Amino acid sequence: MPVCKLVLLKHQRWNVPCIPMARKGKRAQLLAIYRTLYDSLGPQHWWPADSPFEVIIGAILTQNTSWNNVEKALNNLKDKELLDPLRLYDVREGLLARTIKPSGFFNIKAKRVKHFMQFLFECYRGSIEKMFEEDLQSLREELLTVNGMGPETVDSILLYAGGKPVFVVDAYTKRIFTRHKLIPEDARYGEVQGLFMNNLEHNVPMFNEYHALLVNVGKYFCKSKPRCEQCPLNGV
DNA sequence: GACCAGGCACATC
DNA sequence: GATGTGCATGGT
Repeated sequence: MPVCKLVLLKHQRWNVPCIPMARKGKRAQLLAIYRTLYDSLGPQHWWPADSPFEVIIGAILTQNTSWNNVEKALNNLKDKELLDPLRLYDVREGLLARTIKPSGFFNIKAKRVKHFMQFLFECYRGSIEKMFEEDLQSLREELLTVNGMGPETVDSILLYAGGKPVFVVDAYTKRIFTRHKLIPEDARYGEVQGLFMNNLEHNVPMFNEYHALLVNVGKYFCKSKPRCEQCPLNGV
């Protein structure tokens, strides 16, 4: 297929028209979207994990990867009894990489997990509880210095593992809110995050549900025109 | 068989 | 600072 056609198909896919929302304040729009999504899709029960530590490892493994593949990798870690701070701190990188293979990018992700474990043991003696006792902004900055931990991964860890009031922004969030004209197309992470954190109360359960609902919508309704037309956000 | 997924770091300009 | 590229498996 010629390159130009590929570009055109991608272009079409990303420009599936959504019905623009009526003009009202940003806070009111954000709340209206949240209410609509929650009413139509229900609670999402995020993050699917047995412990905060599992959330953290899952957050690293899910970078640019479908959750289905991450689950396989997490199960492999459980089978080998490696889903534990001390065991992951001690395990050799090669064995770790082979264990998390189904999650893709396994060599780079093994390095990233090891980087986090090194940080956890050097700064907090391997204790997730101690880590989350740290002041929120300081911890966020510290985590962002760890190689392999970008803003989305760090914020996912803070919200879903630590229960901290931080809004998680991902590609779906940008896509949906660009289409609804609430952010410019070239908005960067901090700008998108500010839309939520400057206009909504810092409510952890709501931030939890809101992000999860956006991922759900992005996954199932922004794929193609027929699905987009059934999106619960149309007409909000 | 192409495309995509719950990103990030690094090189280059 | 913006843009391009490598990282890689498994489902659709």
